[in-house]
Amino acid sequence: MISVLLIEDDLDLAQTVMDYLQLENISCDHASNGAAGLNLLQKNYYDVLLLDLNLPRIDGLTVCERLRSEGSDIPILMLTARDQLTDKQAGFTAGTDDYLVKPFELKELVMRIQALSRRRSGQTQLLRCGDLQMNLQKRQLSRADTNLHLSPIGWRILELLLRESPNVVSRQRLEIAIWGEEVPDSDSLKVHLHHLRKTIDGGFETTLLHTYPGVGIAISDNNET
Amino acid sequence: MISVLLIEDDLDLAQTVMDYLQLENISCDHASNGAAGLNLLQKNYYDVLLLDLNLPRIDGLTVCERLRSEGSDIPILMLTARDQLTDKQAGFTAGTDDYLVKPFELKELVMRIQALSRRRSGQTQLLRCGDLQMNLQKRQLSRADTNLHLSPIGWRILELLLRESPNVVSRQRLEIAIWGEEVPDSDSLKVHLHHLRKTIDGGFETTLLHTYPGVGIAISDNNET
DNA sequence: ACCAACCGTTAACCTTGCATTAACCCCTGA
DNA sequence: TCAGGGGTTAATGCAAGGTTAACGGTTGGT
Repeated sequence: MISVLLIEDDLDLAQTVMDYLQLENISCDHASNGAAGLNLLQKNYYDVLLLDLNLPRIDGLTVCERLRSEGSDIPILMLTARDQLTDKQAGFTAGTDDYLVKPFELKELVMRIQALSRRRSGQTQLLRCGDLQMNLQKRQLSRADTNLHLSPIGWRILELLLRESPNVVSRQRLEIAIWGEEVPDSDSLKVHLHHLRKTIDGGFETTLLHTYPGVGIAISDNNET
Repeated sequence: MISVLLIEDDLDLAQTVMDYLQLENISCDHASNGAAGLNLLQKNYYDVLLLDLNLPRIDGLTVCERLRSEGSDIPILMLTARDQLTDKQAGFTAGTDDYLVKPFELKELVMRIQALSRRRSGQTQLLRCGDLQMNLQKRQLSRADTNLHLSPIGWRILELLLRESPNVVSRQRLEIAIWGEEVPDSDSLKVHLHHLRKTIDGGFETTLLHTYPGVGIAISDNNET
């Protein structure tokens, strides 16, 4: 699941964007000015920053520059009004990764967000859910600053679940994804799920792995039941 | 079973991809240039199109644009070489849904194909009635910001009612939809309806689930007899 | 070549959630 | 007044899921 932060003072536009992103399974926080945005950026992790150019108080370019000077490498997607096109180059030099001219297609926004979140720090592809973080390149898994170890099959299960997060995945689909046609005689999937649950949820307060009886499994960081 | 069309002039790569997709139970046709590909697209149905960017004769972007101008909404997964990254934006504006940079992991290709084919077919992911909201992917049900829990059968009943909303559904139709031919001896449908009523209407002011004696059940948010 | 660590599969057992019953209730219309 | 459609509730039994331990194969190190 991708999570983004939108810094935008036009509340109508912000609401529209947030609604649409939610439909596309992208979680979106919102700040209506630069100061509040920087605050949220310090507190939480975001895959991409959507940044309006003309903001009250601290404007977009300043936010951008400050982030870069702090060493942040978060991908920034700048949103500009059409008559501010001259500012674009300034935006890029300040460290922006991409831009969109208002009014833009929401579908296009989603694609760029996906592209940027994938491109982050070159090749590093991260799958995340809450404070759980899976690095596909390094093959490292961590939750809240502690490294976790998974067996190969456990890894494949978790990877599929994370890619589908927060959607539910049926046990049958998991079995096919792992073994293909030749599913083991016994129900060894539940043993693997047990191991998985023990390593990623054992010893932590919130549980990420949820089972929906008669339906399947899902990994997500909110809610219950 | 998912079926895709691969348009790719590198025959080695094409063969590799096709072999792998076959293992994953994805049927894959192949065209080695844009013209042949467009031909196949007109004749057959495909869930997803895998499109190489640099093709002889008609290049990938042109294929893309032509399809969109013809009104096709087939999901397109663009395959690009690393040094063509600048073409990406052009690809997006032409209507691409996703892209992969060569060389790519076959496993990832499969994941994206599955994601795209699902996005297309599963359009009705949110069913609503008043402040009641059912998310089919997440298998989550909420009313006015509170999450609700349903048993599998309860879920199926509600899903059918929501799809038919605000129309009335006869009890017989519900029974057939749930059990098929083998309806339980006793009248267990009414127990399930009772549970359903308790969870979605219990504790709320307005009732959504209405029974029409002798006719059937309906779910709707406006009030009538 | 041997041993140790790891991992996947079994299988047995336990726990829990769920569907089905069945019994009893109320209301309405014949 | 009775019959039937529908509502309410609690008990039962089963199946899905959870837990654990043991076995066998493989790997990698000595």
